[in-house]
Amino acid sequence: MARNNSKHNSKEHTRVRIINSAKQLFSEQGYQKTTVVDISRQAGLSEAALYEYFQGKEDLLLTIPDLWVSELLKDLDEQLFGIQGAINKLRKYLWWYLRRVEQAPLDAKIVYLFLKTNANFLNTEVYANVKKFYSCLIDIFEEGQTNGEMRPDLDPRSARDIFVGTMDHIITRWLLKDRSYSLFDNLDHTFNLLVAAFRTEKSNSADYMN
Amino acid sequence: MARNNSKHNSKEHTRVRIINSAKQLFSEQGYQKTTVVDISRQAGLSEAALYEYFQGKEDLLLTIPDLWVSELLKDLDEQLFGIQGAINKLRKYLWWYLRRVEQAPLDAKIVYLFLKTNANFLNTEVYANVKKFYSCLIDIFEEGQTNGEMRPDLDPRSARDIFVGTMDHIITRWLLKDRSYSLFDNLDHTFNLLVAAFRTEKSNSADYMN
DNA sequence: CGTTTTTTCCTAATAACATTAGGATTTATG
DNA sequence: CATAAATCCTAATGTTATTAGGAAAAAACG
Repeated sequence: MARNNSKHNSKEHTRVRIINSAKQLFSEQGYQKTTVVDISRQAGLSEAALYEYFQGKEDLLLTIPDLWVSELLKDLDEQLFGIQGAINKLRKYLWWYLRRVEQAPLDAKIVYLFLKTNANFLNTEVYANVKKFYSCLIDIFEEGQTNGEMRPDLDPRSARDIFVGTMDHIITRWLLKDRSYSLFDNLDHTFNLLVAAFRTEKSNSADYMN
Repeated sequence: MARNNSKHNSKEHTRVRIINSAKQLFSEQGYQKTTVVDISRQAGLSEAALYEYFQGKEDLLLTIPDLWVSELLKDLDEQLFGIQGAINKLRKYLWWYLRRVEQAPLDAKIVYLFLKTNANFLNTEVYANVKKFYSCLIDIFEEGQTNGEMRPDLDPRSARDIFVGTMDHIITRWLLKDRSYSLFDNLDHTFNLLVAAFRTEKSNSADYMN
């Protein structure tokens, strides 16, 4: 067991080193302008050695967001656990996710700016996880309809499009602008607008406490 | 004049041929997997000849959306001319833009999937035009506030984020899914939800005629 | 029309880069 | 210590963007 562990750890350690180098360089210079030599040098290896750990440059690109997104997915349920009401869940979802993006901007940049352009994206494990990630929103909107917080005629898929679209737009701009301001600027107001779209018409905006 | 024209036309014609080849190949195979040989062959030229018309592959990538977006920008004012009311303008904006995307899916694909990843995007003419394109929305929201259609406490920039984000999200998914359904599916409902976020709270949803 | 200049294009380098071959070195195993 | 496995390296190989240098075609001009 001990030998197995140490072996595994050393190999895993190098792998992580390569991933971190790639992550940094990709998000600094972009995917195209980063060379395999750049990555391997920064990881303290020769180019050829890198190919023992990854199939190639593209494999490396796809591995990075894979790790991040699957980790996010694991955390999501925990974060929403115990929160009552659809609107409160929605709020937590938004704040939590933006926080995670803020904490892992390199991963986020790769997902948002480099991944979609990849021809294989739709066949990726990442894509499957992103779908799960978003489908959780559908459940929240359905809950909101059931318990009367949200309009009965609301189409959950439309609502999700609006919510996800807004989120992604805020994040993408922040990344493009080199994170030069806070992701949370004005977020409250934007969230309240969103909620106004989903909420039943009668409830006025004064019931913050609910 | 005549000679000048014919010269210009011939040169311009080849240029257009190259652009169309590149447009098709980029959006079919992606930017990376398309080679300069592919493009020049399809245009009926040698690789080297292509460099008489463009500085290189990247220049070609940036030129395509440049043309499309500046053309859109020219059309925008015409389309909104004479439409009364902010919400009606917003509706026209959405329907018109999605129609243009539907009619020029190759251009749209390049703008939405390949452009943002480019490190130089923010310094591009395209980016400047996209900004104008979106800032028009700010004017519409301010008009809506002034004439009482929209809530007085609405932050136009937040509203724009929601509107643009939703639009971009719908378009991006449609492109990723290879345009296998209609862009206009369910658009009415989604638009009505958006408007509910912006509209003054008292007006109920029955005033479609307004 | 014939000559000169300019435009347009091509074949054949060059250079950068991803990937692979084949073997050396180090580390684990008995 | 000897052997097997792993990790790594130097040196190819192949692909692709870009450039050099000049040919062919078109235009300009006497």
